[in-house]
Amino acid sequence: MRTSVENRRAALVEAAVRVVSARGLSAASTRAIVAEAGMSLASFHYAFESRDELLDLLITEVLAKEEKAVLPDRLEGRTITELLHAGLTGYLDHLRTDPAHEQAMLELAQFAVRARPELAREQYSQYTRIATAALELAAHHTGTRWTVPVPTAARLLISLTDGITLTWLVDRDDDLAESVVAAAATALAELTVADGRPD
Amino acid sequence: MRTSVENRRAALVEAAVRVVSARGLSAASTRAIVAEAGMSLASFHYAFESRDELLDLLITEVLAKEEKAVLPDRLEGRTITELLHAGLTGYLDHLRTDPAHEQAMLELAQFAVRARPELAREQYSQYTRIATAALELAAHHTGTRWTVPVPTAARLLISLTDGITLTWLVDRDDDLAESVVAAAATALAELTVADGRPD
DNA sequence: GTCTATACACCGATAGAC
DNA sequence: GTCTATCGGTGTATAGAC
Repeated sequence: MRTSVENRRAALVEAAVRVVSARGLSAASTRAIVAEAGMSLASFHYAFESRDELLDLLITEVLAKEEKAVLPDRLEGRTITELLHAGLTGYLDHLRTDPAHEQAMLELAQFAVRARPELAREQYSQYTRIATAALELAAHHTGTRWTVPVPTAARLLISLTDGITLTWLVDRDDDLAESVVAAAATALAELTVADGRPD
Repeated sequence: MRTSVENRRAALVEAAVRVVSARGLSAASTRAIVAEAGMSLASFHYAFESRDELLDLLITEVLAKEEKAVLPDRLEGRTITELLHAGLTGYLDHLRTDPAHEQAMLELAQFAVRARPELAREQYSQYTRIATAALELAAHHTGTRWTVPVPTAARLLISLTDGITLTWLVDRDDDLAESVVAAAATALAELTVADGRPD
């Protein structure tokens, strides 16, 4: 059973995400957040001990929903290059659909590095675990194997998506981003070989 | 001839970089900056119209000094893979030598995306031009050519360095970062072929 | 030109009425 | 529980003495 306080906390977290997405973390004051949520200022401090407590929840709960390793659902009948390309294209589409949200995630991640380094570390190690599993699955389904440790390839993939996100947010150049995604898929695929063969 | 005002502006910019590096952009208030520079608050507004004007200068002047495409000086007797690996390793060494500075640059870039998008765009297009020239030079010196448009490869390289920076700042895992750099160099090199040959 | 003192807005947080 | 009113602190910016 959800208590009223928990509903309020959830509403405030959602409002905070909207404010950060629209105007940035520096504009996400408690006043701006309660205005977005349609509450009074005192209600904020009834639901949360402090603004820091809400930011903690933003980092752990909202960043955790981020899917850094996007691989397509249907894996059949594709090469590893096609699979990586489809996955990265899916992420790019997601970014283009809701750029403000991805910008907010990047901003929260950067804030976390400074303010809550242990939360940031835990979050990225979670990303790496998910990406590792996805890349292993992708290799398995395409009869290939990775010639570098899979966590390394996963970390490379995550670095790539972070970097592609930032650069696209800077210039919003769709054509260039698609070209980069295609090149990245090709380059990453070269880190695999047909299973059973030597490197 | 440097006027006293220009000296003051330069001193304030340098102080601002130190504050952002040490405590983040959100802590870089005018008061914190003048304290770091050893001036009074009024001197700030004698040199700058407003805090925004200093931030503009931070973005254009300080971000412009960033070298995103680091390639080693001596190019002889290396393969393209070795060249890329040496370049990326050089960047990683630079990051590890002064992580606070790179974190400040990333923070400023992200701020610029929101507050001064046209400055951010100009800055990244400059990065791309430099990286493009470097990658063309690298291919030329190793008797190879790029199988993707060079600006695409350059953008991929910039995305990679941005992503590698963020992920290393998160967990400071040197071994993993070196492993990623090696894998990235290998993967990128696969986007080249010996000159004169078909793809 | 450079300082101290201060104006005024907004911040996070809380007291106390209802 | 939820509100209005307000506290103490800090932010940017400026006035005015020197």
